[in-house]
Amino acid sequence: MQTAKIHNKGEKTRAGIVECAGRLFYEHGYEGTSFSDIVEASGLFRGNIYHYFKTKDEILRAVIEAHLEVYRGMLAKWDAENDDAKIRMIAFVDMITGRKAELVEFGCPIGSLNTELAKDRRDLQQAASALFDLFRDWLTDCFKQLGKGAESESLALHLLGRAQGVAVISHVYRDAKLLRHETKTLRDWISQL
Amino acid sequence: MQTAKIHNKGEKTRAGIVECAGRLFYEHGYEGTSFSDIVEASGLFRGNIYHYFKTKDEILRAVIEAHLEVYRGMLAKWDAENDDAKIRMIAFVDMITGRKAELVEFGCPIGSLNTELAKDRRDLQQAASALFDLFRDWLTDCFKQLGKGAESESLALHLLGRAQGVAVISHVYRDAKLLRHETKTLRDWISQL
DNA sequence: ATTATTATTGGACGATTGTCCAATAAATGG
DNA sequence: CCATTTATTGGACAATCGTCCAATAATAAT
Repeated sequence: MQTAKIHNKGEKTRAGIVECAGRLFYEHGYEGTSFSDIVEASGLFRGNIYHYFKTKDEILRAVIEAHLEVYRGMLAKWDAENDDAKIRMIAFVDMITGRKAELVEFGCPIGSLNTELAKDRRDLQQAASALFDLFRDWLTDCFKQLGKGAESESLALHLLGRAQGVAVISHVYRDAKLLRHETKTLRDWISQL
Repeated sequence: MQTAKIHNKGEKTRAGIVECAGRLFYEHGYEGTSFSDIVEASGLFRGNIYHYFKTKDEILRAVIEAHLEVYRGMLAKWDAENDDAKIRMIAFVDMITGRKAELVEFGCPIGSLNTELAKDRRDLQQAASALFDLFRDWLTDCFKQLGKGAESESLALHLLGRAQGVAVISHVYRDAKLLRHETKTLRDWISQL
């Protein structure tokens, strides 16, 4: 076989850059990550990276796209596994608990990115807010399925905000126990809807 | 009279730097504000600022101290005006609503600062977390006064987290209406404690 | 009035930032 | 096998970053 994907190697290099940059952006922030940092971490040369991305901003946009893809897959899996909206929303909360180590150390990847970009890079923040939109719309569907009608989006944003609050406080105090306690509160709130 | 405060003029210059830097840090973030930005905004010369602060970090520490002072005064005023803990906590939420324009545009001054510093400047974040501590301890006292005993600190952190969530979501979507709706939810929660 | 301390002026410093580009190597298409 | 596109190498670039410092002015102490 081996019709061979065109530019196969190039796409692998590109994906490697995105993965590498994504991790650095998450752990040190976007501005906190220099181009040289990406060069070092990826093991590539400056010029090689610039062959795939003309600017650092473009790398971030690719990172956001990649994250969108990951989260879309995650939501699709939850949708496939359960048709009870409550259980799906609990899965959302369980994701938070499951990633508590990273959340406590680096904060919410979506929230902290948006918060950083909202200050001085609104053009990029607009792209990053698509990550919030994804969850907002998915949660809105869940609430609609629970018969919440017109309130659904409002409730979705409430839950999203609660999740952000949990992430911020747990991160600031680097307290996994606090995160556990607050997610439990969140699960209770969902159960008694 | 005129025993004259020593170094009076110097202290005014110093206070001007702190105020100026504080506003810039809030609006553009700490790393997003360069030393030259502070120079321009304050109308002073580089060397003059360095006469008062040896590093940019020191300016931030002074800004944090100044904010602590402001918030301490605010809490003391609330304590003096009301001895009902619920009403005092409502005053806390009303502060959020009262500053909704800035919150929507620039986010929570305490939360966004801590979130930024937590990524790569943990030494500074430790100083900034004192701002959270101030409200946490004050809210804890409120809950204790409501007879919540050992749960009080946990509840204080819950409320603090809720407030952070409101700020993050409203900021990301730059939506004052959302902030209004969510603070109403917060007031309701306090009322029915 | 003279000294000592504090404040201001204004420029310079090396290090790091994101970006760019010509030269070379590798892979693909005819 | 040759031609052409794609990928990699490796360094250079101006601009900006935080920091530093000698010279001068102003104020306070004796």
